[in-house]
Amino acid sequence: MKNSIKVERAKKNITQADLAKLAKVSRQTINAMELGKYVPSTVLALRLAQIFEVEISEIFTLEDSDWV
Amino acid sequence: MKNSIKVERAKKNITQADLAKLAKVSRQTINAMELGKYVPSTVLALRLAQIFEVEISEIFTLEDSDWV
DNA sequence: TCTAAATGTATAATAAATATTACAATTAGA
DNA sequence: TCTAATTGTAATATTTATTATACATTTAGA
Repeated sequence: MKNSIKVERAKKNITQADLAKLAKVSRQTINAMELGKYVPSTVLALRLAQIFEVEISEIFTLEDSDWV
Repeated sequence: MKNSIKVERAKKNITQADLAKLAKVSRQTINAMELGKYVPSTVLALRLAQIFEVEISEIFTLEDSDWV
């Protein structure tokens, strides 16, 4: 799964730490997500979509490998 | 977090077992999700949205308690 | 009503998400 | 260039998602 958190963050011009606070998770969680190190829960994905005011599908997109 | 998986499933007229197979998870995962027993990963949410051909936000919605 | 299918439930095991702390590397601005 | 802010990384611990197996309950159809 890909995500465009870094881009959305750039649009809003906020740091990982800022976003972590807004989303109520640790900064490492944001960092690891941006680096594709793990897949967030749907609750966190919904929170991010709400923060960035976009649809989840604009931030997170499935790849073929996600169906294996 | 609420979800309308049961409703979407009813629209498509498929069983939990059918959906489990389509989404490539166990039936228990589908059942537990429908009963609100846990929150799926974003990959699973995206798969379900793709299966039901709707936006994730049509299936999963945040509640106030998800921000605590 | 009988039966099969569908759904709910329980337990235990494993994998994965998330927090915490801490430090290294990079970047931007004075 | 120095310094502070930002980002990347690592290890460990804890919580939570997911599987597997198995059985009980409910529902729908013959």
